[in-house]
Amino acid sequence: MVTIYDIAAKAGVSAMTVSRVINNTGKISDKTRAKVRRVMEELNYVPNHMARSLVLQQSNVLFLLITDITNPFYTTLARGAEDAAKKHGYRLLFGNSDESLDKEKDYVDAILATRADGVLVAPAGDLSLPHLETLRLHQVPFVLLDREVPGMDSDVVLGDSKEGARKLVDHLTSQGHERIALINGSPQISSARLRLEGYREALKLNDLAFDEAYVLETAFEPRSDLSEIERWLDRMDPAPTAIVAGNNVLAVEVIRTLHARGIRVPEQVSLVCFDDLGPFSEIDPFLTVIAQQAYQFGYLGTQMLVERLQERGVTGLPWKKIVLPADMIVRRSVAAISPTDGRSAR
Amino acid sequence: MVTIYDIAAKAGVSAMTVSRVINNTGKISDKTRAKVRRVMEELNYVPNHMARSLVLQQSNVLFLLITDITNPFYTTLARGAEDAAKKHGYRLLFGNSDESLDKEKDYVDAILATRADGVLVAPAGDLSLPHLETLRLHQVPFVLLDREVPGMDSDVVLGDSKEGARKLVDHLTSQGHERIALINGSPQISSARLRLEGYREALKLNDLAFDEAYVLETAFEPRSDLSEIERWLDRMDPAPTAIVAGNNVLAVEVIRTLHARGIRVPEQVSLVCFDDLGPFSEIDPFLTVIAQQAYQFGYLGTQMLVERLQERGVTGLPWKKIVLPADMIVRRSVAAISPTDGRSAR
DNA sequence: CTGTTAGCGCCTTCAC
DNA sequence: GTGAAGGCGCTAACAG
Repeated sequence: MVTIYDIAAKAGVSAMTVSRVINNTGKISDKTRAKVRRVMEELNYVPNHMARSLVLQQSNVLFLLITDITNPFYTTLARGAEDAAKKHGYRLLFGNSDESLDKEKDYVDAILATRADGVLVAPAGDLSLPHLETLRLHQVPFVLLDREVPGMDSDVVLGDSKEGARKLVDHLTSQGHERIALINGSPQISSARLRLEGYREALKLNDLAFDEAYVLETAFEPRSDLSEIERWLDRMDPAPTAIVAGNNVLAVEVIRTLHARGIRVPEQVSLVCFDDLGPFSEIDPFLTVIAQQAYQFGYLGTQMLVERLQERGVTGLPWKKIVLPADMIVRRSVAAISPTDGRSAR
Repeated sequence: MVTIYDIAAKAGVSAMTVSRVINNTGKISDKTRAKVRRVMEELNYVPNHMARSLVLQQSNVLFLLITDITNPFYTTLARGAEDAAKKHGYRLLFGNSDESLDKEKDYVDAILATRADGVLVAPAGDLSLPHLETLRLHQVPFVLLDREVPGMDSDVVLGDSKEGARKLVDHLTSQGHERIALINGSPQISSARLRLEGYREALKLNDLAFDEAYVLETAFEPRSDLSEIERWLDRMDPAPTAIVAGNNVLAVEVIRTLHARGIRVPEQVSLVCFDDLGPFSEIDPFLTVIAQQAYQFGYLGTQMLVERLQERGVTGLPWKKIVLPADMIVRRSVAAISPTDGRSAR
């Protein structure tokens, strides 16, 4: 391995001079600089980030921990974070927790061990609290993405989940729907809770009764077994005329379940959800969605994180909270019905 | 920051003893081991990977460089690589080159600087050669994924592109199609070349003439401007009755272009492609595709890489090449027509 | 403008 | 079983 000493020797200077050339620090004569540069090329020198980080006590690395790498919401978010990190001179590393607390814990340990300067986390849920406390304990600045964790104050970028849910429900009622069901992520996840709240409030404002049987609280991540959804569909009586899904994964799973039963959307049941389905669904974009600004989640979150990093030392500054608006894209997955319409989703 | 010296002091032992406890090396009495462990917990010790890697001259990190993080083919591949890396005790870091040679170069430099032990690369194209030469020069083992690069021998995991193209064309001819067009990635990419070859061979075997005007060689990555595709569609006369797309991105773009013209698939044009569209297209899986085993690309590639790493020192072992089969999933994007059917794709 | 010294946190080697 | 010395590659602080 070629080190600065190798090139120092060959260039007839000290290692320190080489270091200065590499980092563009201090004053160096053009002549020595040119010579050092030439030798570096000759020897194919590549600086060793690890050695550098060890002395500098900072790595210039940010870590992005997402919960589902196959979900276009998160990959788009990742692109935003990547661009922002690059812009500020940081490198960005990714991790994928799969909504698993265990994997999340492993990643947090790895992040600490690799001495990342800061972290962007989409926490698996409220039970991520100890993991965040670990980061805080070790003074690693972090920004929460998409989800808050009760008991942990921090910078955070959220979508307006409550408002989004209200918009979706309002849209359905405006089309005459009165039996509106909700399939949601775990109540251990803040965004899921807010979506449920928004759903309940919107029902109330529309003078519709809330019925527990119409709500299924399950999980946001992909599953192979659809039987829980099956049972929920069976349970609702009378069947809903419309379904709100807490995210895109759930929406797709509901559609698959319905299709398996020969039930068509929107002809027999209307369906809306949070999060768009990504570029590969543009073949036939038909789902009405709250299209969260995934790219902005990543971009703005990274920007906040970098700002925190730069004010290092200055403590006690208030936490920032960015709430991105919930914009609805109306497409074709909602049918208009008359209130007395007795169609069934079974 | 807590170091092994801090815990050594507090435990009343030497740093070396702490190091031995951490790594489970050498002989340590149960008593001191227990004591050291206790102090580590008390002080929330986290080992410093960078310092460790610096002395050990290895990082236990593998790097996966893909070309499009928003493409489900690559995210699924990433999941496979992640699982395999974990299984073998390596950590996996990701990078996203966006099919850009410049970004790819930046990543290669970063990979060298961070001293990753090995790399999995989906190269941007034939012009990635110098980047691979850089890796080779610095003796960083790598495995190529999905694409070969002429002039660079290495381990590689490929799909059977030629066979895949033949299958797609054969399927179309079996449904009566005779005017079959091809939209493909850059000819600078090995998989694109093989797909073109397979297409040409299959035409010949089916006694169909090859017509250059029916082939568009463009780019695999997503674009915002569809005008090139528009012009190609205009150029073909008579219009094709079926189109083969070199990957999923191109297929979606073709569909969008066609839909904008009010042309429906498969009623007016049939369409097939390489690579499935991922979980979010399961809403209405209708494209007939060569569904490459994305997960296996990542999993097997990582396994090959780890094997190389373990035989470090032993040189001259032959390169391995895994070719994954091209399995076709027939769905509904191909209509049967009679050979004399004069339908138009314009 | 350039060089010397010391040390970042850890592990290998060699002592005891 | 355990410890002391030295060095991985690099840079901050000081010296000239």
